[in-house]
Amino acid sequence: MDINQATDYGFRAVLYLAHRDSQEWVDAQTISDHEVIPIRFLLKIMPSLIKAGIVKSRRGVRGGYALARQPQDISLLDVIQAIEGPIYLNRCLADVAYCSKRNAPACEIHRALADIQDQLVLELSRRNFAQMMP
Amino acid sequence: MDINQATDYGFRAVLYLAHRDSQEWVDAQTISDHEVIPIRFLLKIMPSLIKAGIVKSRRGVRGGYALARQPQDISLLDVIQAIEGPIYLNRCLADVAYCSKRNAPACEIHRALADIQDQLVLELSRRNFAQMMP
DNA sequence: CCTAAAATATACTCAGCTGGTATAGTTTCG
DNA sequence: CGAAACTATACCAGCTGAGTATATTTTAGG
Repeated sequence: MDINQATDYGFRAVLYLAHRDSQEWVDAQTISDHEVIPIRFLLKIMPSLIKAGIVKSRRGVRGGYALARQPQDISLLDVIQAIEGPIYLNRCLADVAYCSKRNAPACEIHRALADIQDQLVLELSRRNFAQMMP
Repeated sequence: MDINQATDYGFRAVLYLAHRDSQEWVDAQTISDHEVIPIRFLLKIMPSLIKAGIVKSRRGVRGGYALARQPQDISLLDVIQAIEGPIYLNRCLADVAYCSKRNAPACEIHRALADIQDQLVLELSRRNFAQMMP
């Protein structure tokens, strides 16, 4: 019932880039050093953020990463979904076939969890990275 | 980022017991049949619900399980915590030592997640099993 | 008091996921 | 051309999740 380590690193990488000038390219080693993230692991995570349009990159000498959008346009939810995919409180909320009772639409538990999940997703989408730069 | 299968089964077992007379003992096989839960797995889960004071049991002939409290006094949170233990959105919210940056208290991400976690926990504690018996 | 019905305790298994590492390749600046 | 940087892919060890197996204890009732 928690976000995984990759997502946590993702949060920190994005927040670090948010503090840097969006015009400059920051290389993986610098992010790794400042945020204490294993560099090879970071290098594996970054492409997910790029595919989601959160970060952009440039290869080669003087390459690196930078935010692709303004910090206020990147939510916690964006980063989670970029790295872990969609959020589900219960797997029956992802696919009804997961319910061994084959009863999901009529299930009161299902409905209550769906409700709470909606609120959770809404809250995560409300928090953006500009708010986290004091 | 989801509750596990054991907890899902736990929800269903509790809801099933809520529909039965609280005076009668319902045996594991009956719950297993009605809720489509592997019986040996169910038998392993039940003690967690008992330790949490949600369910009571009697062994031997004509034994079984029954709710230990009224359905309106059992929340979704109660069942989740009974089976999975406490809820954390991020492991740094369980123990600061998980933060590789050793920065949790000052971390803005940490704060935002703690906030959202509190709301999630509150919502889960608001939903009780009486509300799920239409 | 014996037997069958029931829960309990404990240990085991097996697959898939998590977190991380390794290797080889491609792009870019100077 | 060569070094600096990202990309793609594959690999691996340990852990967790989901479920099974075995032996034990408790209880009602004949």
